Amino acid sequence: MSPTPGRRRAPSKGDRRERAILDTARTLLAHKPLADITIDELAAGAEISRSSFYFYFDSKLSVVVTLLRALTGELNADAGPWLDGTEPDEPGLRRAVATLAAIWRTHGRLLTGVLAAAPTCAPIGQWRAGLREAHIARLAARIERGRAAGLAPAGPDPHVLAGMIDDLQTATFAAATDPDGLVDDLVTVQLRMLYGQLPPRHSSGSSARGTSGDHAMASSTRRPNPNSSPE
Amino acid sequence: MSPTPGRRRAPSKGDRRERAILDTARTLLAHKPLADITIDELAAGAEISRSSFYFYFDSKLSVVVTLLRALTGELNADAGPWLDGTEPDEPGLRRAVATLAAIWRTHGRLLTGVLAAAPTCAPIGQWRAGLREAHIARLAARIERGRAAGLAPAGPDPHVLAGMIDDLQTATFAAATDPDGLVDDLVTVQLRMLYGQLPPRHSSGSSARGTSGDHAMASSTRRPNPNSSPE
DNA sequence: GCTGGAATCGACACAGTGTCGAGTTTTTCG
DNA sequence: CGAAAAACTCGACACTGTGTCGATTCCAGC
Repeated sequence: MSPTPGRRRAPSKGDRRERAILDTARTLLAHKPLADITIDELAAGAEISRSSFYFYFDSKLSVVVTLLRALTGELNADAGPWLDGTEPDEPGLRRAVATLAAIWRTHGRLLTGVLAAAPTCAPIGQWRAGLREAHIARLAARIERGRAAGLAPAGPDPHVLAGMIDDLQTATFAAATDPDGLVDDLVTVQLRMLYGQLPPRHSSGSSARGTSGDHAMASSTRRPNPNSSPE
Repeated sequence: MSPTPGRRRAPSKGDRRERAILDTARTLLAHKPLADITIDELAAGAEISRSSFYFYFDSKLSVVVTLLRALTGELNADAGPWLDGTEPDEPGLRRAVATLAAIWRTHGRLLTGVLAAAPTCAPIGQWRAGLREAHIARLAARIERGRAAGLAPAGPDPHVLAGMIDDLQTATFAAATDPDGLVDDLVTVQLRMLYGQLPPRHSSGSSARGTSGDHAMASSTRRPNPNSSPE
């Protein structure tokens, strides 16, 4: 094999195997959640035995984290001019959201699969939290600038509002079948959250407080396993 | 034991055991996610052997589903007048959100624990989906009424918008440490999403398209397990 | 052709789940 | 009361998935 000048080195057998594992993981994640994927499958996909898998990765998680590292750049890149601007520049926002939507279109299954695992497993949760915090910080700063410039109405604490927007975007795309179709709506809603003025109040406000407290737990006669069919 | 007249029957040993399992589950869920709870623990909490557990419930899931059934009523009850009204009645919305916040304050750990498991396990996912759909249906109807009456500006499809609001609420409370503190913000944001008018546009729109495409996947020299420390 | 690291694998130990059948306890009612 | 029925309990087992270890094979460079 001529070591093509310019390339450091021909990819070794191990390199190919590692990629094969990663590719298999990507493929499988498109079909089922992380929790349902076994190391056997990952290994089989790369045509090695289960124990050989451990030569390449510590665990399923390490595989996913590696996959995620590759996505982080893309995910951050979308932010661009919108987050660093100040004006309520709709086209800029639309561009940002559209880019995000494109990522979700391509990597949607991976992202939802991984996000599903986030609450349960620390490293993934941290990855998500990192992205979220980064987004919130920039967006909150943007909100502050906008308000200071009199471009946006007062409202919730910028960090809280930014968090809501981030959550909204993630939840919306995660639930979507067609991310691109949601871009316009997401833009509209986001602009309203940031800049929406409420029409004058009709007043007539009373701040009552009502805490409903009724429980009702039926206790039927028990047969072995009265509680039925989960999964 | 005098069978207190008025009561059907003294709770049998089995009844007490079943409750003990449920209580244990509630307690444990406050401390760790569903996935980290074993049947051993549940059984131990009720002072029975692991295999006896299966006399009462099919699986961990059945336990949680039972827990959830008890919550469903409360969760639906909050909706009340706000969802069935038409006017942008802020106090009504505040009352609804405050009630929801109260539920999250009391059952927060249970809810986040359970919600964390939702993507992975069908029955929980269905429970969540059911609540969500019910909320969306009523809220979407409300939005349509409001728009028809000229009270709310046009915007995203009512079902989409309603879904966003539901997601927003869930995500916000799930991430919150102090649900009650978020009521005002949630009310403000929700009203803006529904009724917010955008100030007149400055125009100057160009709809360029930018798809950034750079990857960078470092492939270092491999040692056994180059991928480190997950969990 | 030999040597050392890269890569591979089978066997093992462990943790959790769910089932089965054989026991014990409690309730029912003749 | 006392025997049959039901409610309940448990140990032993089979199974799935994870991660570790040590022995073995492969292969590049000297």
